Amino acid sequence: MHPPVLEGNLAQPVIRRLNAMRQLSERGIALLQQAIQDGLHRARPGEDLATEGDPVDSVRIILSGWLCRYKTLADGRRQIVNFVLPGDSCDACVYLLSVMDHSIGALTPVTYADIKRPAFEQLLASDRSLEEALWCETMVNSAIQREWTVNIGRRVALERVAHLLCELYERLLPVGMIDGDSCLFPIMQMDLADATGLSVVHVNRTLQELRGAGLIVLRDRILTINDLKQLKDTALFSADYLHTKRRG
Amino acid sequence: MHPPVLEGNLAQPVIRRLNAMRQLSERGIALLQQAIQDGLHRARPGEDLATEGDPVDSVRIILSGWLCRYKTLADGRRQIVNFVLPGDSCDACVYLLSVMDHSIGALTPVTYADIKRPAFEQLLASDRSLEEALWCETMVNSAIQREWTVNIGRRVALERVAHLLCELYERLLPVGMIDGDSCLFPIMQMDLADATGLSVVHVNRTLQELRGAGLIVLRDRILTINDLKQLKDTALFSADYLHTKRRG
DNA sequence: CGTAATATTGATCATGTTCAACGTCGGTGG
DNA sequence: CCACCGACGTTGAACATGATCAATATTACG
Repeated sequence: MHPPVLEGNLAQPVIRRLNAMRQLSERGIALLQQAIQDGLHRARPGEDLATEGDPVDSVRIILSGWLCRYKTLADGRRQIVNFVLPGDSCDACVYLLSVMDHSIGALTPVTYADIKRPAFEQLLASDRSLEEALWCETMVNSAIQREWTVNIGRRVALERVAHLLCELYERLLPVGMIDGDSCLFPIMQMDLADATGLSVVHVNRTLQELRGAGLIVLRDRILTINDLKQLKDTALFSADYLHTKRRG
Repeated sequence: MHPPVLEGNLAQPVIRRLNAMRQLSERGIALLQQAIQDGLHRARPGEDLATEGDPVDSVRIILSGWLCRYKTLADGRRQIVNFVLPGDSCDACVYLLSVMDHSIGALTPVTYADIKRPAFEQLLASDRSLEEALWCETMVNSAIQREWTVNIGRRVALERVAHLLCELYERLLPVGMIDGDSCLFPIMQMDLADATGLSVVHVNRTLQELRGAGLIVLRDRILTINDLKQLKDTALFSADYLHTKRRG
């Protein structure tokens, strides 16, 4: 009886995340858990799960750890275009675009399920709620991507970093990774820089400004948000784009 | 016999665009043309087809004209997150996210087909090639959105503007809107500014730099690209993210 | 022709970059 | 145990890209 229970726990973030999109059927949950159990993998920090140019032949669902989607320019400049958190999936576009247009790198140790294309298609075909939830997640990712464009294009550094922290907080909340007003925050200032389009030095100074204003504490890989409301105000943050509310 | 012929012409960009994703069946094309004919609308420059916060209950397919997706911050700062060109569709996510997280505004006079949700679902259900092509288009939009994040986050002004011009050129090409090395370019410097995260003044100077280098001519709403290769080099542009090649 | 919108120019300013050094922490091997 | 090493974080100073402000063309259009 132990493997099912263990894997059930592992799949928790995924189920919580998808359930926030669409009420999953019992059957859908069972199928999903089975698929996850059949495809368990691990990755180490710095390892790429996929690289720009790779053919796409499987879907990954993240069970634990943080990753990022990123692109690199010819001269080495890197831009992180999104973070991938537990419960998120990658490459749901598996049977639509045949080649990766970006890379996916692990920022921490990662546990994920790798579901090959045929198994994934079968999964989608066998439960409507699952199919809708997964598509829905893909659409929310697009919405996040749009907001990142706004964030980098029109917010100044302080707003920009604050906004990213707000987003991560709101995304970690529904998958049960926020403890009170704190969460593990396992990424480096370099990653924040590449995610916000700033330099590391300036991210460092911006974080100090947020600390100085009493909005956050960030130490030893733990982020504490002291004043969420004021942080959101600083960031001009509205959570609407995360589409967390289930459709009417 | 005239309406079918007329509408057939109108639907050309859409068919060409979708055909570039998936080979459409005769039946799919016929159904699509019918749906377009049943939902013809027009919009004037400056008019919003949809506004952030609106409920989503129909899909729009653009037949002619340029639009943009944009978001506005509380204090009025605007960021264009994507351009919508003839053949593109909007809100394919219609039955997934219930509320618009961004606005869609017409930059020029626009002709579009408005397909209500039930008709759209029926359309998708009745032809597999059409369904795949439309989803595929949605995924390409996500890829474009990622590239925009990179563009604004990591390219300097000259590269950034050049990149946008390259993208628009490559996107207009398959829908037959490029004539030699020229195309209609009906948008204002203000729009370029809001799309690149720059100020209007700086966009103006950047365009002059591109003109001075002999890369482009932009006058009277007509863009001519004199040296596409060099423009792409300047922009660090690679068309891979547009996924123009059909899957293997 | 007159008016509003758009484009262009110059000058000043500011946000954020770059460079270079130093500090801190955790691990590792002598 | 401690010295060393590498990764990450922090600091200061000089610099640069691009923003802002304000004025002046130019164009579109009624």
